[in-house]
Amino acid sequence: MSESMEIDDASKPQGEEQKGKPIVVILVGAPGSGKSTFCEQVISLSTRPWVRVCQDTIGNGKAGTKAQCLQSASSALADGKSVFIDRCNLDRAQRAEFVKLGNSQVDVHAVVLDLPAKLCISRSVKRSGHEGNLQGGKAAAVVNRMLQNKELPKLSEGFARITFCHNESDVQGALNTYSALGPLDTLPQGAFGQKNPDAKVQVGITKFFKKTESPANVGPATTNIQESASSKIAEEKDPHLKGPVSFSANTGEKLTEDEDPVMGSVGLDVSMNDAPTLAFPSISTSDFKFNHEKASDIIVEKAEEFVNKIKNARLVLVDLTHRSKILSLVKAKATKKNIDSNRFFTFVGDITQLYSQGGLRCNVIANVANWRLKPGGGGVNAAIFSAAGPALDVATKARAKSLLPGNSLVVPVPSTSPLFSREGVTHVIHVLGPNMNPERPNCLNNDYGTGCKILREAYTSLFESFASIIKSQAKLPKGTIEIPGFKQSEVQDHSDSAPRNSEQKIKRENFHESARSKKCKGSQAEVGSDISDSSAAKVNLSNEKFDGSTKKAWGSWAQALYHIAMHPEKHKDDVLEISDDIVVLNDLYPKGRRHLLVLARHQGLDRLADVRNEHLHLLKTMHAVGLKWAEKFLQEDASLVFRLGYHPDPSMRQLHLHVISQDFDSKHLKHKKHWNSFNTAFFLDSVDLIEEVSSQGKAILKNDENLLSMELRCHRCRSAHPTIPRLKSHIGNCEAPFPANLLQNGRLVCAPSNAAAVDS
DNA sequence: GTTCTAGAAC
DNA sequence: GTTCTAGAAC
Repeated sequence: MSESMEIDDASKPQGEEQKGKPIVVILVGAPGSGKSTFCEQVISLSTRPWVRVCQDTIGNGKAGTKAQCLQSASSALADGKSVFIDRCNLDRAQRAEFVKLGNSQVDVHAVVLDLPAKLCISRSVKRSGHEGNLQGGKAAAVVNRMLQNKELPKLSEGFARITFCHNESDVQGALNTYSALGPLDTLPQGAFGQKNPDAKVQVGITKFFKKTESPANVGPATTNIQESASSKIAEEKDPHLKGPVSFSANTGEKLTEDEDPVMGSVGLDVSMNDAPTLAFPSISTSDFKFNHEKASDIIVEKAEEFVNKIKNARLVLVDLTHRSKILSLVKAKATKKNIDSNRFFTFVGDITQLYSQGGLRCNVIANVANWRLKPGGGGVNAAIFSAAGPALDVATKARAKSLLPGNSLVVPVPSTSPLFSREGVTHVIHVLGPNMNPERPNCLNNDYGTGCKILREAYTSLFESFASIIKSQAKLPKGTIEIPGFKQSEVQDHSDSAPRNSEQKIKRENFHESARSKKCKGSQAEVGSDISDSSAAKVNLSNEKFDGSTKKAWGSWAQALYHIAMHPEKHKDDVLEISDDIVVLNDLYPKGRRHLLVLARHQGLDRLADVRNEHLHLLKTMHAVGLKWAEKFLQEDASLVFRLGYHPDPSMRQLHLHVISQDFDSKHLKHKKHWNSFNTAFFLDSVDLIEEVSSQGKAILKNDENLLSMELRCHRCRSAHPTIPRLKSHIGNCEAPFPANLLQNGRLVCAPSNAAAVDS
């Protein structure tokens, strides 16, 4: 009796008698559909007093009678308490007497847990402790028979409200709704979430006929169904295995195959439950002690962004306990913002066992990693590495050695890992958030300005990594996932691992080999890059320094200059000059007769945005070296004119100064972007940069992408030309003086004998 | 950064 | 036929 009378007195508002209408909520669902869990979770979170009436336990812990249930329910209602009727209630007759509990003062609701039969079966088998095939088969038969005879509730039976749940996210939505129901609140009346029953059966049967040669099994004859269901279960060593193993966002075909054919009327689930799903723990709020209010704001903000951008995918915030503060904060805020609860919801469970324990399919899980990407420690990190087995550590280490706050790293889960085989998780995304815990490395000392910024970046990076996985899976042959809101560049920038992932997914077993052959190809193609040294690790996370600004990750091809700067001695053939501060080399694809690069050798100086006052001396050195080389070339050819400057948003990592002759006489100058990157405000003269850094401590970056697609104009006479070939033929002949602004402050460098010709 | 490809525009 | 653009791949 005690179990059936759970009331969460602690959550009752103090000093306030509930005056709202009590409600009776009749749960409808097969054994294993999650009725009891639903009640327990609502009761634990709700501020409304609830009583759970459970026929299974009402007789002093043993199964009781319907009459006992009715008695118990009416006395609870008399106390002003709301009631859950926790029994199967699968047909109209079973429900009728409980519906009669309703009156003008008491509304009766139904919550229908119409989940896939297979899930209910596997849960019942698990719960009964009879894991053997025989018992499993019996459980399957029972559940199947019940479901076959089920009669979904209708409003006409006397319900004020019916909520249909067809998958875990529907359930979560209903949980949110009822948990948030205060003592005085009421819910809108009507039926919610109902599928069109006719259409569903039709589709289910159609699919089934396509799949099997013996349509006899579909028939409504109970004996057939039982047999086929039990033999089906008995065939499998572990009935839980089948779903997740074949689960994949892009294998629609497998998903249907996955459906138990006898469940045609129950189970064809084309809903969000099969959508790509990222389960993620709250970042930084646990060990890193980030403020929960602020963190929950950021989670909801970022989740909303994602939900608006990416359709057909779900985000699930997971925590171990329903007492989780961050979970309830996020839940409340997400509800307030009206975020689609099918696509973003919270879930109580172990993130490493979401499918096997919680029935929630998540193809991607996030790990709140440490910066060394080490398996140990505690909490989620330890749990995930432990559940995944050593293979995940190996796969992770192959990709990166460390992680910076605000960044994420996608690691495909090796097929040998139980996380893959048991839970259906294809990728783990490691993510590192800001640390507010003084006992941990890199504590931000309560600097929530920086902290919030980094936490935002962490979620942005996490969700975009997830998007890139979806995208890469969508590219697979059977993929049909749309990512309408995402520009290619956005997805690519944040994880160029996407193509890798898809490749690995296809040839998972060949991973190591394919990675090796890729490296070989890379070192041939990439002149001057020590790609042998560039493990995939650096691909995603090459920003060695983190300064709080949003940075894109560099692709492997963009690392060549960085490697040369770090190890110029390995590139003797390509390098013209080496000092402690700089390396000089010819641009591999010169856009003029002479085109050099002066590389800064400082680690962490990836681009102009990284430049600060402390680099002023280095900038001046780079300029002086550039000038020296320009003068050397001028001695060889006095007709040349040089310009020295930077690209604010370069494609190649590592700060580099262009020293380029203004003839632009080069076969490598092919595109508008090439021209405009040297002949619009996109090009920042070295002298101007030095001036800006001296006066303001950093470069003034104008982030105008349009500069690169501007019309083509001659850099001398400013005449416009429709195409690159036409422009090139013009500049080969144009002898107009350079514009006045270039003639000032030493922006142009030319031979003394040529000065008159340039400035005539 | 480049190459390659396909398709569209001229 | 040439040029441009966009996307994918490296």
